[in-house]
Amino acid sequence: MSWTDERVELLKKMWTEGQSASQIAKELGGVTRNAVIGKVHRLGLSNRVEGAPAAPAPAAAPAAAAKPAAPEPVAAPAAAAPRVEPEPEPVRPTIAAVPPRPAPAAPQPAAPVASVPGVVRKPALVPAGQPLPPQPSLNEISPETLASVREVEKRSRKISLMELTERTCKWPIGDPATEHFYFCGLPSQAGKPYCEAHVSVAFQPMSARRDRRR
DNA sequence: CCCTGATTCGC
DNA sequence: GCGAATCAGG
Repeated sequence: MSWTDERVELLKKMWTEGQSASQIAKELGGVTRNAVIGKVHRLGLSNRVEGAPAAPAPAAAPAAAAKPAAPEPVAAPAAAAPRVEPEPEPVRPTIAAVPPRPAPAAPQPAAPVASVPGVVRKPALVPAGQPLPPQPSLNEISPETLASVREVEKRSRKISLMELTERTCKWPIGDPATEHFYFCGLPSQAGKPYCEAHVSVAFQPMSARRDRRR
């Protein structure tokens, strides 16, 4: 495969969108992420900062210092603006990044045994009152699967946001507003965002849900 | 171990 | 110009 205009254009587009090199390579096909990164650098667009008028210079500044022979031309560029991070994590177009607030089975350190484990709704005070409207309030999880989930969550890897990958369970555990928040992290089912146990509670046949008046 | 981008250097 | 190998890190 070669870098045709089309491919380069797609590369540029995806790169500026914040897609990772490996994702771009996957999309393009026939190239590795190394190839993508190499190309990105050759194109001189390693800088993903868009909104900022940082360094529009196409090819000049960055490739200047190659030989350490000469003393630094200028001590400091002086233009080193406070590195701004526009978007931490681009959301994958295909799958939902975050599950729709599943049953919070948060083992609060202060509350060893709540009446009913999974259904307990902790007062969770989130800073700004998030409306969280798209909430079909899923309860009525069979005691079996519920028990299974609790068991799994004891053995969860408790990974952080950054540790999430395509093959880790992305089920949130705990309250995001507290220190005791992490993701399940167990190996996810092929193609699914969650591990087996959490898949079972996340994807329910929308039948075993009785409409209770509000 | 999974992943990220950066750099080097033979081709 | 290209990209595998390697580096440095989360």
